Amino acid sequence: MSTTPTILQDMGIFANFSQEELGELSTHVQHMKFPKEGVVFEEHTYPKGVYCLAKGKVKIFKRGDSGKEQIIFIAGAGEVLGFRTVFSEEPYRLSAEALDDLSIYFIGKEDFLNLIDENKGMRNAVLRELSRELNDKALFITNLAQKSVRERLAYSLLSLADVYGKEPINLSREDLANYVGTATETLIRLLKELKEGGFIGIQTRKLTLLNRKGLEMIAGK
Amino acid sequence: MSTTPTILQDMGIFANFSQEELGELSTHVQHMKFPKEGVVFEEHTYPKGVYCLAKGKVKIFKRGDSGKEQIIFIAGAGEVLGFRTVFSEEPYRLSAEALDDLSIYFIGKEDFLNLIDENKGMRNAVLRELSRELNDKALFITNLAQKSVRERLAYSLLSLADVYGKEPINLSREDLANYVGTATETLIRLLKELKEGGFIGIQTRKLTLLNRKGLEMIAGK
DNA sequence: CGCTAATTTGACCTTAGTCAAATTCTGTGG
DNA sequence: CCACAGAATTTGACTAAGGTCAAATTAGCG
Repeated sequence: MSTTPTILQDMGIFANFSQEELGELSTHVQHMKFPKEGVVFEEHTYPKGVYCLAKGKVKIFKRGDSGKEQIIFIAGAGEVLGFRTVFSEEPYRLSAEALDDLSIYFIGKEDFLNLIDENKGMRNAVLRELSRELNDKALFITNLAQKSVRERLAYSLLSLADVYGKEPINLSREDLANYVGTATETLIRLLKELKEGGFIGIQTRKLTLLNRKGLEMIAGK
Repeated sequence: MSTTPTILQDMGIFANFSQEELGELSTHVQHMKFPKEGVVFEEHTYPKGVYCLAKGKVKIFKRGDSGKEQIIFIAGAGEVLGFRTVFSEEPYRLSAEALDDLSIYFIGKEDFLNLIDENKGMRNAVLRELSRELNDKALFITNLAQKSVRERLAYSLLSLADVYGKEPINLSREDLANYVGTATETLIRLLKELKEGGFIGIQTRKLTLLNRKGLEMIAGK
């Protein structure tokens, strides 16, 4: 008996489904590994299926005109990647790259689409997830347009802390700047301020939140 | 015989469906009118159904901490509003307000969800639409983070021109600023520049594009 | 241990935001 | 049709946030 369905149950959109419901999938699921900096998928290529992230972190980003990456979100274990594009006949508009060594369970496009077709619960989970993300993006846009870099940084640190859980946030300064939407130098100066204010601890690449309430205050409502 | 299904066929997500397929809906569709500045739906309230916009323009926005509106998109005839939230049990996170007098065909939540459940094509149309919008938002975010206000203004004018079609863009300076993501005064100064460069014509509130290629150049790739 | 890449600091400057005042529009009532 | 009040738009002056460029320092890895 395969253990794959159990693993899928830890995934956001597959949660709440029984072994039986997921069972039929297990024969189709393919395990993959990606090294750090490996490319999970790339803008302009066509989706072949969905990627269930069991271990590691992935950055999802879009390159602007100048080539600078804008990070749209950071995915951790439990996230399912690539299903946002699998419904259209269009290429990816975003790229996904490993920040760590990854363990991924891959489900082919056809299998995934069949699952959606046949399973009402799954369908609703996907629809809910897509709407939720659309709302998140509206908030992201509003913050980007209206908050200062300092506020956005505090906000970003708080959401990254959710992804990283107990572990410290571990991103290059450049990636963090590309997530907040600022220049690397500006980001570094503001991190320093937050450290001096006792809001965060810095161990080179590793950032720890020391005062969440304070950061929430800075981030604004 | 009702003409309502025909009207629905002009709607983005209902396009490509036959009279027969849409026919069963017609008895459930309810016509509504909203005056200019009327509130179609408001953040924090619960969705009751979807709004098919037959005539008029609507701004969809989110209010930031300070109360300033960030306009997420401007909808024109053919757009279906509110279906992005109808799948969850959650309240709206965005508000929608009439920029014109509106003519709307309303479909109750239950009827709409049944339609999705029973009609595979409709389901796929909705999934495709949601993914497409998610990609749009990623681009919006990237532009906001990486482009100058001038570039974003050119870009915004080009996309608004799509919504307005043959008619001139007709928005208050404040709404336009809240769409571009800048201060009203900055927007006004840049509009003036574009006018002096021969890129646009200004008749008080009405803006006409005079040089699309030029605007595309300014907007960047 | 040394080399390369990443991070940090410093100096400078541009973009775009703020505040206040002036001007122009718009709709309403006479 | 005109006058007027209030709103929207425009202009000006100033400021500050944050970007850029170059140089110095540090970290990470073979």
